[in-house]
This record gives sequence, structure tokens and C-alpha cells, in this order.
Amino acid sequence: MTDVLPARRYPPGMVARVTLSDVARAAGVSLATASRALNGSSNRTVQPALRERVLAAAESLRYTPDANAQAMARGATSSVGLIVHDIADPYFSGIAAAVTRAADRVGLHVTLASTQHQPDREHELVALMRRLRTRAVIIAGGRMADPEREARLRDALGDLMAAGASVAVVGQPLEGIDSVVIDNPGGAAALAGALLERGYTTAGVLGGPPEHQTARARRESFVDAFRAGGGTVGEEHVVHGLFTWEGGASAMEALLGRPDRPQVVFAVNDVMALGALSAARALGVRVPDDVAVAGFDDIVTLRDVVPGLTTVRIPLDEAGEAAAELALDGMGGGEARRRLVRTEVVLRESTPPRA
Amino acid sequence: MTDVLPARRYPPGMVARVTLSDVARAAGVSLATASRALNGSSNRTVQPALRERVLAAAESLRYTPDANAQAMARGATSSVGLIVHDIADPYFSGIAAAVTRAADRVGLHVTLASTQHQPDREHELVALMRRLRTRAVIIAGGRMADPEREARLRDALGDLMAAGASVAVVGQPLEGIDSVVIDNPGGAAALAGALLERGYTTAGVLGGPPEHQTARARRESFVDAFRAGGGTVGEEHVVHGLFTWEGGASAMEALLGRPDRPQVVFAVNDVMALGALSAARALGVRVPDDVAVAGFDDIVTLRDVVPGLTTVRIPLDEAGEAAAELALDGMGGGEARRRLVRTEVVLRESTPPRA
DNA sequence: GCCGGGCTGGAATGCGCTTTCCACCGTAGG
DNA sequence: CCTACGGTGGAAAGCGCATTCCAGCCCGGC
Repeated sequence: MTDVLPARRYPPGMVARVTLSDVARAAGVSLATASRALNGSSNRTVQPALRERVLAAAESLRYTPDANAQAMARGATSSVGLIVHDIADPYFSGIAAAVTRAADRVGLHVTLASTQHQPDREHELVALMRRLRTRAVIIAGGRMADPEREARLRDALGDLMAAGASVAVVGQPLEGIDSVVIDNPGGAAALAGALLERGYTTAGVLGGPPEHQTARARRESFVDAFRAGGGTVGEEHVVHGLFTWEGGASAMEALLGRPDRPQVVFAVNDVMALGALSAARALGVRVPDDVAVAGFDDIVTLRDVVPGLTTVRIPLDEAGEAAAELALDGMGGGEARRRLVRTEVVLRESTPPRA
Repeated sequence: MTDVLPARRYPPGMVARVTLSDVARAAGVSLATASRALNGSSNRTVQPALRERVLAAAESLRYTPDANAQAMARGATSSVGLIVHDIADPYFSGIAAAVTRAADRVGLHVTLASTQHQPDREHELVALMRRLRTRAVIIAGGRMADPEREARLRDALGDLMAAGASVAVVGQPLEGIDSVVIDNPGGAAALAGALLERGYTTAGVLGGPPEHQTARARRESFVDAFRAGGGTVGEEHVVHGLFTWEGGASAMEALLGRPDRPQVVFAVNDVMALGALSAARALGVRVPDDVAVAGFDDIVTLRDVVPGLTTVRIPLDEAGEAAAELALDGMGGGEARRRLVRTEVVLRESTPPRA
């Protein structure tokens, strides 16, 4: 039989919650004992009988510990932060899936934050994670080359790490921070090689935002490798645009408007490639008959579509897992660690061998 | 000039953090004043000069409030929980994007949890959210019809709501809970009608897990409407499988193995449809020449692929926003509210008009 | 038979912050 | 000139929990 609850002072709008002391009272033990019974406190035991009583009381009161209070008392939360640019983007959601899985495995949960495509908000989100006292944060996404922006980010990261959190970035490396690096240059170069091998000699590029690191890495490596292999990439055939479907579409439109249409167009990511496909179709340009198209990322939902899009696969699972591993292992002492995730060319119908 | 920090008791492994009292000391004011200066406490003012001093001190100490402590003191966190089955699935990530955006707008952050395709873990995640004391939780995803499972979920939800959190589900409605309902039956029926109109008279269905509510709604509505419109759907042409790419592939394989191949196959979601496409290709069955295929969801990355997949579009943005709105408005008093999100048939090349 | 030591339970402290409650200031009104 | 009152800063109480420290218990050994 439970006696009347003492009038607790609750902020307005709050509902009475059952606390550990309620459980203790119901079980007729002290708060300390209740806590120990529930947590199996280390190097300390509580009589099985008592333990049972406490557990039963907790059960019948539908007690759940308050994670915030636990975090305070223990001095650490059980959450890991994940910062992305757009969770709806398959690239990020693929990484998010892996991170979520990894966190789950070790009993952590993830706090998701999205810059909503505004890279200059990254540092704000890092600050948010600091406020939240997340154990670790994983930053996914290409940072811009803008030095001021990066300085702000580093600054925020510094504060975060000073507070004891560990950090890992995935995508483009960040000097001094544990990074999982996706081999964009290697993949782009390999793609260029594969296209040359298939008989293409002229190429255009849908290059993404000029300052976007990842886009730049892919674009430059592709161009260099294609030229090094004997192919031609006209400067006027390198068009920039947003890293989005619309960006790809308008860039493709611009490119197709130029004379000397290249034999193949490389979009620096699949989403842009899709936009390009659409633009081509709208203009009556057939793919791959009139122009071949290749992308980058190998978005999962695009596999096995006809005609298949030639692209470069990024093992997102591997990348996400690696990032989680780096972040959750904590800072491994001195040097910033670096993991390389290799990419792989996937040839499909959008770039058939040329006669 | 700061004097020596008093030795604070920190759990092992912890780093000293700058707290509000450090700020107060540095500014030469009391803790209360510091708090008020920082928060602009209601119906209470602090002298502009003092306020400045505190702000400056906080700034120079790189102080950030501890969200956990604030949550304790205020009695409420600033987080909203989102429960999905697989964040890598475009359906869920689309909703997640909208929810994230909505939460962000009102200064909340989202805690993401994934069942990893195990619907019977939903109630665990609800319990997790309760521990975390999230202000609200949004559950996305088709719940199974399994009564025991649903009972557990309801149970967990009851505890959650008793603790003062509001909850909303999106997808399939849940009796007594604020729900945003996606008009699956309407969409499936409309699709059936559109196919009949294009001249199809026999159809097969790739039906997802038998107990899956959403799958069932789409399947049954489609079958009913197709038959009602004069078409034929043989019982043997309704195949079940997992709600995944592989599920679609193997279901398609099974279906194509039967005699009397139907003219069109309706997969209850796009991902399954893709698997089906792949299986067809592997078996040498051409789409749409030998068999037409339609899906459901209109996954964003599938738009404008050739041949386009006929499907039913779900406005994920709208659904996510609506869910967030329901959840964040709190429980609107008595009746559980319900929002209907209409779907729209999108006809593409995978189901050309029949001669 | 008595004392020491291992167990075990309870009281108390503190985590960082918000928010009463109280004390104190100055000023205006009687 | 004294009191009453609005305004403003500080002390302190808690939010829910983990944990340290201490007290009591029972057992065995001398």
C-alpha cells in the first residue's frame, strides 16, 4: 500500500513522474539500495531478496530511470551526435543507418542534426552537440574550402573536444581530426580510366559547387585522369551547379547548349546525374545513344534500374561503421587516425562501350 | 583574474567543464544572477551593466549550458524522438527530413532510433524515448497487425504519454493516438483504376509481409478496385515477401514461375518493385514489353529514371510536417486527431497503355 | 565470551542549473 | 522624517540519480 505522495514541486504543465525514491519507498528500502539493486552496482551487492523486492516495485510502478538525471550523476550521457547536410539524401541516410546500428550495438542512441544544406551551420550544430554533452559526434559531409567557415568549425570542434567528446568526420578528411576518408580521387580516376577503355575520348563534367571539397576532388581527379589517359575535356565542358537534382539538370542543360557535345558526361554525384538524365530527356537528347552519362555514389535505389547508371560505389556501411568506430573508441591518444574507404567503379548501360 | 578552481569531484575519465558558477564567479555575481542574465528570465530583470559583464564572462570562458542539467531543472528536455524502421529507406528518411526541419524551427532537436526492420522492437524504442524524457515522439512505419505486438506498443505508449509526452504516428493510424494517415487505400485503388484505363485486364501483386498493415491496405485496395473495375487478379498471383528489395525480387521470381503471367505486376512499394525489375531482367522477362510493373511510394531518386516506374506518390514532406505538428502541438485535449495525406498516381513508362 | 572484520543498508553529498524566497536598496508618498 | 513599495541581487532549495562514507549486523576466531 502506497501512502500519499508528498507534494512535489513541478514546473507548470508537468506531470508527476515516478522516481527512484518512489520505488525505494514502495519497496521499503533506501534510495541507495534501490539504485544499487537496479544497476547491479559494481563491487557492491544487495541481498537477492531485497533486490527482488525493488525490482518488483519498479515494475509495478512502471518506473523508468531518467536519462538526464543519470547523465548528470554519472557525468556522461549515452548519446552520440550525427551531423549531416540532408538526411533525405541517400548518401547521408546510408551513413546514418550504419552509425545508428553501431551506436545501438554499444547501447548508445543517436541525436541527429541536419544543416539543411547550409554548410555554414555546421559549427552551430557542433555547439548544439556540446550543449547536449554527447559522448561523441560524427560529422558527415563535404566541408567547403572557405577558410573562415572551416575556422569556425574547428573552433567549435575544439570546444567540443575540450569538453571530453570525441569527434570523427567522414567524407573529406579534416586535419587533426579522426577521419574516414572516402577515396574520391581514386574512384573518379578509375572511372575515367574505365570510360577511356570503353572508347570514350571526349568528356564533360557536371561539377557541383566550385568550393565543395568533395565535388572538387572528384572533378579534378576525373579531368586529370581522363586527360592523362589521352582523352579530352574541354574547359567549356566543365559546368558547375548545385549538388542537387536541379543543379544537375540545369548544368546539363547548359552543357548541352554548348557546341561540340562531349561523348560522355560525368556528374560528380548520382543525384546530379539523375537531374542530367532528366534534362537530356527534356531536350530530346537520348541516353546513352546521343550522350553517355556517369555518376558517383551508387545510390542504392538506383541499382538495377534500366538503363543502369554507370557510377562509383561508396560502401556507405563501411564508411559509417568506420566513423562510428573512430568516434566511439575515443581519441586514440596522439595522432589523428585516418581510415581510407575504397570506392569501386560500377559500369552499367548508361556508358556502353563505343564501337 | 580567475582563482584556482575548487577541486570538483568528477567521475573518472571526465574533463573539467566550465559551469555556470564559474561564469558567475568570473563576473563577480551570484549564480542566480548569472542564470537570469543568460536566460532573460521572465518577469525579472537584471541591470544591463551586470548583464553585459555576465555575457562577457560566459563568452570568454567559452561557457555552454548543460542541456541535461537544464532539462532537470526545467523539468523538460528539448528533444523529440523519431522512431523509424530503417533510416536508409527513402520513405523514412524523407519523413525524417521533414521532422528534423520542423523540430529545428521550434528550437528542438531530434533523437533518432531505428528498429532495424524489427517491428517488435518498437516498444523498446518507445521506452527509450521515455527514459530520455523526449517532449514528443513520432513513430513512422507500418505496425503489424499482430495483436500482442500492438498491445506492447500501446502499453509503452501509455507509459510515455502518462509521463507527459505527446506522440503521433505517421503511416498507418493507431486508435486513440494522433495520427497522420497516408491514403494508401485511395492511392492503390486509384492506381488500379489507372491501369484498367490503360487497358490492363489481369494483374499480379507483390504483397509484402502478410501481417504488415500498410502492405495489406495497399494490396487489398488494389485487388478490390482492380476486380471491381472488371479486371482479374488470380489468387495465385498474389505473392508475399519481405518489404525489401530482396523480398520483391524473390516474390517476382515466384510469380513469374507461375503459369498465366499477369499483364501487370503491382509491388506494394517501390523498393520491392525495383527488386522485381531486377528479377525480371535476370529471368529474361522484359519490362514493360513482357510484363508491366508498378510500385508505390515514388521514391525521389527514382523519378526520371528510364523507363520511369509507375507508382503512387506520397508527399513525405507533408506527412512529416503534419506528424511534427501533431506531436509538437501536444495533445489537443480530448479526441485523438487525424490528418489525411492524399496520395497521387504517377504514370510512367513501366506501364504503357496497352494496344 | 568478546572483539575484529566482512557485508550490507542508509544518510548525505553533489552533478549543473532554474527558481522561489528573502533581504536590501532607493525612492516616493504621507 | 519615517514608512511602504517597486526593483534587484543573493542564498538556498530542489530536479532525479549515483556514490561515498558511515553505521549496524552477523559471523568466526581467539
